[in-house]
Amino acid sequence: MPELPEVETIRRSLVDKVEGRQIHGVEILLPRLIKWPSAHEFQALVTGKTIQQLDRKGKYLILRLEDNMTIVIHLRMTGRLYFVNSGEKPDRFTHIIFDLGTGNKLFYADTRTLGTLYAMPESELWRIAGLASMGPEPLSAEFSPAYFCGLLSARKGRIKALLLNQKLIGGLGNIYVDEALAIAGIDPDRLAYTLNEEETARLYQAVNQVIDEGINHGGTTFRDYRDGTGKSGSHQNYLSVYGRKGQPCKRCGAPIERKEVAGRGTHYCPNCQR
DNA sequence: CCGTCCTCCTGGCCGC
DNA sequence: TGCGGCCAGGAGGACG
Repeated sequence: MPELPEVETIRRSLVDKVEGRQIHGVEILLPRLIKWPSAHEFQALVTGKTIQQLDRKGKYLILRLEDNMTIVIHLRMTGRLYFVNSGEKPDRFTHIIFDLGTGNKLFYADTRTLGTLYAMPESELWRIAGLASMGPEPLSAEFSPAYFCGLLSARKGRIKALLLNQKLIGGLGNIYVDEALAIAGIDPDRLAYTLNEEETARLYQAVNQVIDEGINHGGTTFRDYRDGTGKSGSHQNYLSVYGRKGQPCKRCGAPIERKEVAGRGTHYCPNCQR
């Protein structure tokens, strides 16, 4: 599941390969993945344009083309964007193919087909609500201790739901939320406003730490995730709780448990997280 | 306004 | 060995 560290790793692995390249054509094998405008209009808007910059905001990839055109991609659960050399054949999960010329292509593949793609002028990016209303990202100046503290005191919901809410904090998903709560020693079921000053400071630090480490390890490869060159990440080797149900807590040895919090499968140490 | 639940989608895994 | 059923979860919409 690509979260901020995975999407950032994909961006870094592709930036030198796509910036300055022209989109010679687009093959759309599964039109319903194009959320705006129609698949036909998408092709017309981007064909012939040069990719000037590859950006990321939260879990969104943003390809900035000439003439202020943009392609926005959200990988959701199983989306993959990768660069291929001439001769590489698309498999049955490859749904969109960008032809970059001289045999190079950019494949968008997606087993569960939940990913979304958009093309529009930069001035119309407000149409993508999830992008326009996204909260500040961990590690950014905007994501300050004061901002985080203000979020927690104002909310009645569970801390896990708050951390997953992209309008409040951009880029966290289920894996990094469980990890941050484990590092901070906080039960995911806690109501946000009940965290005291010291717990809030620990959680703030932990959120930034897991995102920083996730990026440094090239993301977490559980099943589908690969970077833009097909390489796996390594952060799965450093996880405290996610996917470790029944295995001993690395801090206290108690078995990691799994429960449902805020409608999500949630991994935690019942001994260390209170 | 806010929080909770449902929906989309398919491969992989579990149990009989 | 085959197959039904359930699970994975990001985000948007319905609903209270």
